[in-house]
Amino acid sequence: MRMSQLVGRRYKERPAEATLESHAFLLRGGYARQVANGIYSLLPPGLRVAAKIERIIREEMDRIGGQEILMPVVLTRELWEESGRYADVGPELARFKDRGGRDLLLAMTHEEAVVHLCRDEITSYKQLPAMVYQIQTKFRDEPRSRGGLIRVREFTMKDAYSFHQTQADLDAYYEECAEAYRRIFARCGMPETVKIQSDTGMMGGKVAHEFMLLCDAGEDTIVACDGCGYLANLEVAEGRIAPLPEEPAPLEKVHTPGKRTIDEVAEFLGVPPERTAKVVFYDSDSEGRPVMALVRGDVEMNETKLAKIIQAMPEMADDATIRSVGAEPGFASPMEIDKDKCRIIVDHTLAGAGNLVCGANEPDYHYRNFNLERDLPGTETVDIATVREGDGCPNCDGSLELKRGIEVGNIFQLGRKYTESMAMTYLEENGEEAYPIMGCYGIGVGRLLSSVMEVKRDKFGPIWPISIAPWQVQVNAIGLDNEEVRAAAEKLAGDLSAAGLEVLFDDRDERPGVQFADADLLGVPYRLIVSPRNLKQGQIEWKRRDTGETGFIEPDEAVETAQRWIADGLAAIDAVADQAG
RNA sequence: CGGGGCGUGGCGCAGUUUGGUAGCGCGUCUGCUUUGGGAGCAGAAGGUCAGCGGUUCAAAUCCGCUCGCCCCGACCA
Repeated sequence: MRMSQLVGRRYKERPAEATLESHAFLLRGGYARQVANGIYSLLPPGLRVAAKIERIIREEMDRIGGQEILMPVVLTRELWEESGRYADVGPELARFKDRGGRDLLLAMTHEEAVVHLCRDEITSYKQLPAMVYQIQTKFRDEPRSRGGLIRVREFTMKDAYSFHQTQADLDAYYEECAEAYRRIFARCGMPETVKIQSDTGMMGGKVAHEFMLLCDAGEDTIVACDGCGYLANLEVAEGRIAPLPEEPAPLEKVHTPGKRTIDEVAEFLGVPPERTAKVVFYDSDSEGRPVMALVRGDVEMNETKLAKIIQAMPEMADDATIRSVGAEPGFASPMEIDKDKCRIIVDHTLAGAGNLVCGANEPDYHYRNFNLERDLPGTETVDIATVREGDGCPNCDGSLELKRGIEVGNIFQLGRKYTESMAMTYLEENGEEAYPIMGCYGIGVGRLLSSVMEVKRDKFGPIWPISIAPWQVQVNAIGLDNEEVRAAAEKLAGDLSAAGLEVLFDDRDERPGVQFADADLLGVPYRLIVSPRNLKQGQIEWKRRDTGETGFIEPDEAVETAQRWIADGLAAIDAVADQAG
């Protein structure tokens, strides 16, 4: 590629809307342009990187038996009604009508489409297991997109779907897929990506993991054990929160005028927040009952965990709802509550804590010395607590740390949620009809591209791993009005291209500073420089983007040398990918 | 959806308080001089000042409405 013809300008200054470094480089380097909030066009350098990431993904999906297919972006209401998601999913699903008034939608994920396709094609146990995948556009009308390509509304995603006869077979394949993911991220130059336990969200199913790139720009909070390697998303992480046992003292009603919040009450009564019980009302569980949830005062409610228990989205209840079950807002107590009208869910932190302060269901009054076992006997406790930095690891005696991460991929065990609801059956060996068990596996291509940019960079621009660099080698010609330089640079670029290398040739008669700054923004790993100075020595100068090392070679060694660099670079990345697993 | 900020040539910004018919830097084009980390000089092109409506002799500037973008929160397979 000749730089003089490359479409997409580079900016010297940082665009105002960029917050993340990767976002700034995306715009400054001419990789992508925003069309609307969360909707981007890719320019040649951006598309070239994306295409290389996609190629790696294809190779690794094919390696575990995947077959590439392509499903439509536009699907029908009827199809999504089969699974029940047309009603379940909110406004993030873009819906529209065709000219005939038929309800259509833009797919945000393709479980319905893949089951629609495969239920007619896979009808025998002899065809199982099977995995199909696609690399296709998705649209999710996110309430708020941000961060360049990290969180967008329209994006390219690799999504894969597997079908199995047995849970054991899915379990085994799930691990194979996790291993393929580890290889994909390593081959994209990010072997530091980690697999963590995660929530299953709207996908349904029980087992799910996310692949996280740990970095400060990440939107997710990850809980990590310093002792045993336990890793989980904060949404699902479990922790050991130290109990606070105490010999039960008699229940005592105390006057607490106007003291509603945990902090106010704790301060007023002179007790630490961990000696209080926090009550939060939600509206409502899957049967429509209001929910009263309790955690210890120093612990945050985990609404993801709660959602699983009540089988519904927890939404804060209003005061009228709270009063309707006989509780007093700000002074609510689990005692004296009609359990038929209100579901009471108690976190395990309350079980181990004695003599807590809790509401008295009466304005301006609290109780001292609430003890769960004594005052609410027979109450079952569950885990609805949010893990905190320093809490104990659930698996060892280490302690937990909180870190930030970008989710670059995820894997789910879906079970039979979609095959049952959409009536996908096959015949078993014994002639009986059965529903296949599904897994699904996603990777966001643009997000992965941005993530690499976020982590592999210096202050001048991205430092692309050779495996996904937009070009493999760059030729810079300095002083192009010098005929000798022009001829030598043209020959060098031509020879490299003829040898099959991906060459970016800066054939503009620009000053060195301009050329080098642009080269840094494009992040090509290896640079060859032709100039009058070097030519006088009969040499070509080289520079590595990553280490900054420089040196000289003879012109007739250039092609061979560049080939060796690239081969060595790729081999080093592959060696990391081949490790472990 | 709540709170906040901002919309002025491709990019970064000033001008808005106090209304007078649009400016700076970068970039682009032409010429000359330059050539190892974003050159110098001379000339040039490019803007319905987000849009609509209002006030006024006169609106980027004042008033109203709408739209868009960014940030925080809610939300997020």
